[in-house]
Amino acid sequence: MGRRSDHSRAELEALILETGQNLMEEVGFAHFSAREVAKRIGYTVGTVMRVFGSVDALVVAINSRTFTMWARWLEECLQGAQDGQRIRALVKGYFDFASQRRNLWSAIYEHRVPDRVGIPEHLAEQRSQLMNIVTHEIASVLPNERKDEAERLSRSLVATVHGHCSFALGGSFALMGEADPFDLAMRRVAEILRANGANVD
Amino acid sequence: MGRRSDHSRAELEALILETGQNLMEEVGFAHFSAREVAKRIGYTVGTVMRVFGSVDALVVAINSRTFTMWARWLEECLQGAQDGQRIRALVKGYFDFASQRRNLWSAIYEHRVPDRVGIPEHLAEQRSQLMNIVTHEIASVLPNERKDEAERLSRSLVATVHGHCSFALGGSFALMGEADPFDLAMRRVAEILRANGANVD
DNA sequence: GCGGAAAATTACGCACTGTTCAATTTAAAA
DNA sequence: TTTTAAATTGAACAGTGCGTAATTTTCCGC
Repeated sequence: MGRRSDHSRAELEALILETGQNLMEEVGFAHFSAREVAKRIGYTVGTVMRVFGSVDALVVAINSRTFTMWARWLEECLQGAQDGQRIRALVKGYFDFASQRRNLWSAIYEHRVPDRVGIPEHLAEQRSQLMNIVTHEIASVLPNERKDEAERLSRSLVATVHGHCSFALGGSFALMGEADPFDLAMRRVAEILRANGANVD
Repeated sequence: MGRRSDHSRAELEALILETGQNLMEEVGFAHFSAREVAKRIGYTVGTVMRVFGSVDALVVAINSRTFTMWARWLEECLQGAQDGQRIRALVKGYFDFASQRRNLWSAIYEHRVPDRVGIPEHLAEQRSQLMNIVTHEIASVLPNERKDEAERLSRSLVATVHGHCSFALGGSFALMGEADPFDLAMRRVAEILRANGANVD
């Protein structure tokens, strides 16, 4: 069992977060539990509650961590992408992350944050990393006179890709007989970008 | 308590479905339960289980019913729409339905259908009504030589609107500082349609 | 009126949940 | 070494849920 000297407060926090994220990926949001996290790190439920205050707060923290993970993933996708294919790499990265970390990805959207919990500033910032990466790429393909629209357009593009990804993983597309959701998403992104004056091939 | 002669099998099925849908709207997917449905119709759990087999099957049926409701809603939106504003009415209808029947709408996407349950043919058909309405409208604004693309394009447009709607109701847009999600969705739809040769204003 | 069949109830078994808190253990300060 | 304060435990609380099987009730045809 966990002893006071085994981990500092910060270590414990990190341990719970990492283990919690692993559990989330394994069992999904619906079967996630603080008790199981505690069991896995060799502590008891009380300790988890003391560190994070509530299960909801823990889930918020885990999901924020997932955003960071996702952002890093996208950055790697961008590094391996040749010029003129960077937007494509981003969309592909979005789809691939969601597919390969299915439960982590859905937990972000399945968890309804109670008002009393909220999202602390430092975690909200983690979540914004992803948008920053996208906005940066979008800005770079927009003409100078429209770069100020990059932020709003990026939100919309991410929502577009999200919608396609959501239908793909949720089975809606399959039910409709759609065989290539990624192709669909990519077409839309290209069309939208062109319509907004971007030069994409 | 429910008596054998109070309701025929079909009546009972309809009663459970309607009451279940009301409950779903009230408490949301996470707090939905077959027991509560039974209590509300004056029967007990066993009866609900006998009629639908499992909670998952009941939820599948409720969600299919929601699709039908949604389709009717869109049809009404279309009736009250003037020419040249029909696509807009559709997008608005999508947003409004989701907003006003929030829990019904999310239940569709929150419920992961277990493999052993599946979606029976007659329910899958109910779900396709909505797409048919959209496809019909999209086809009517596409040039003749591209009408065969209407179906696939419609899927993609619905996914696009869904993504925006999902971000709007889930709070993602609010976190990003987005004030007008519908405007965003509408712009994208118009851009995509134009890019595909549709004549829209 | 009676018997059989279907319907509905009842009462379980079982496996969980988050949250709280008194009691205990532990580490560190005095 | 003793005191002190924090960390940790573990049990209690107050629920929740699904699914099922034995039992009772109801209804219909005879």
